[in-house]
Parts: sequence; C-alpha cells; structure tokens
Amino acid sequence: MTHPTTLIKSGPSDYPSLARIKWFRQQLSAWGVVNRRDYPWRRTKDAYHLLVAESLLQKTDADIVAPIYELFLEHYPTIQDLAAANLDDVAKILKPLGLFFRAERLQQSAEIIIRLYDGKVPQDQKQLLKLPGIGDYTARAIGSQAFNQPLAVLDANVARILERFFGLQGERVKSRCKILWGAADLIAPKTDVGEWNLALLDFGALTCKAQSPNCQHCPLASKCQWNSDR
DNA sequence: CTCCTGAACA
DNA sequence: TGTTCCGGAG
Repeated sequence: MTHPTTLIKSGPSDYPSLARIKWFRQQLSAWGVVNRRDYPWRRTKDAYHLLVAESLLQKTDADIVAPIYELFLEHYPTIQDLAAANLDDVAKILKPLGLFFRAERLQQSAEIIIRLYDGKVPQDQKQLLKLPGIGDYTARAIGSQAFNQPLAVLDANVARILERFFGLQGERVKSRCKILWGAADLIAPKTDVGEWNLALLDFGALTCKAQSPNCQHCPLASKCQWNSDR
C-alpha cells in the first residue's frame, strides 16, 4: 500500500495527518448513524435486487429512483424474469429516469449471469466489471452492499466531500480521479464499509450538497478546507 | 442553467 | 481523455 501522503496532498507541504483522517471518519460515522436515509434497496442483501438498484442510481436522484425500483421488481422479481422480459417493456418502466440504454445493459447482464454464473450475481470484482453497464462504482457498490466486502466507492457525492474537506480542487482532471479513488480507499474504515459508503453518500446529498451546502449544520465545518476558504 | 450514488465509446 | 447517453427537480 502506498503511503497516504502520496495519495492526498493539497499543497507542497500540506498533508492531512492520520489524526485528521480519523477525525473525519468518526464525525461522518456518527452523522450516518443518525441521518442515514431509508430506501427499499437498503433493506435487502439480495444481490440481484442491488444490481438493479445500483444500475438505476447511476447519475440519477435516489428519490426519483425509489418508486421506479419497486415497480421494476414487481415486474421482474427474479433475474430469470428480467432475462426473459421484452426489452421495450423494460425500457418503458425506466422511461422517467432517462439514460435509456441502461435497460438493455441490465437485461444483457441478467442473461450473462444466468449463462455463466448459474443465475447468481458473481462476488468477484473482475467478473462484475465484465458485465455491461457495470463500472468501478457499481461493482464496488454491489460488493460492499450485497457481499459485505471492504470496498469504498467514489461517486459525485464522495468526490465532492473529499475535494472540499481535504482541499483537492486544484488537481488536474487526469490525475484527480486516481487520487480521489485512492483517497476514498484510504479514508474508509476497515470494517462496515458498506455502512460507511452509505453515510458518505447521504452526507453529500443532504448536507455537503453541490449547489447550496449546509455548512451551518455541518459536523466537519470546523476543520473543513473548503469552508475556511470562503 | 446544474446536478443526480456513471459507463462506454472513439 | 473528452463526449455522449438522457429525464426530472430545483
């Protein structure tokens, strides 16, 4: 494992200490216990259901996904149902979400999982990543939520939180993603990473929002790089 | 107008 | 690495 200071740096001699990382972790873990949101896909460990949820959630508001997710599973409760479905019908259900191609990729993934993995969503990251429509974020989300694997996720929310708190805005676009993925892995606790991922997601959606962050009621405000710059 | 639990393509 | 997919809420 690379040393933390090579993964996170906001300036020539401005490294976040392990104490700062630990504080960040404790603040957000505590925040998550109280403020974590409730969604239907958070009440299941069914890997197929989570595959559906994480696919629909790509670049889409969770509140808009929720009713569509339940409608989807009413029509296709098992992965066999999805594989056998008519593509136009699947697309019709996903209509309000946009990004229509997800219907075809989701159904193709169902077919592949049935053919290669006996209808069971694979636990191996490399196998997940081969499925159409499943990239770094979704594969890790499924691993951490369905299989309790210690895999941190990086999405728009997590990236924004890390950029603001640790002051990573100045990095180049190219290396920024790599740095942020490394940071996400580094910051995550060793246990209960699934819960940790949800805490960060919700914190980004509810408090550290993109447009109007609620810095007044933010548990990180006292040590936040971004807050102190404003 | 931007943003939302991104991924695949050239 | 930059673009494109694409709907709804604010």
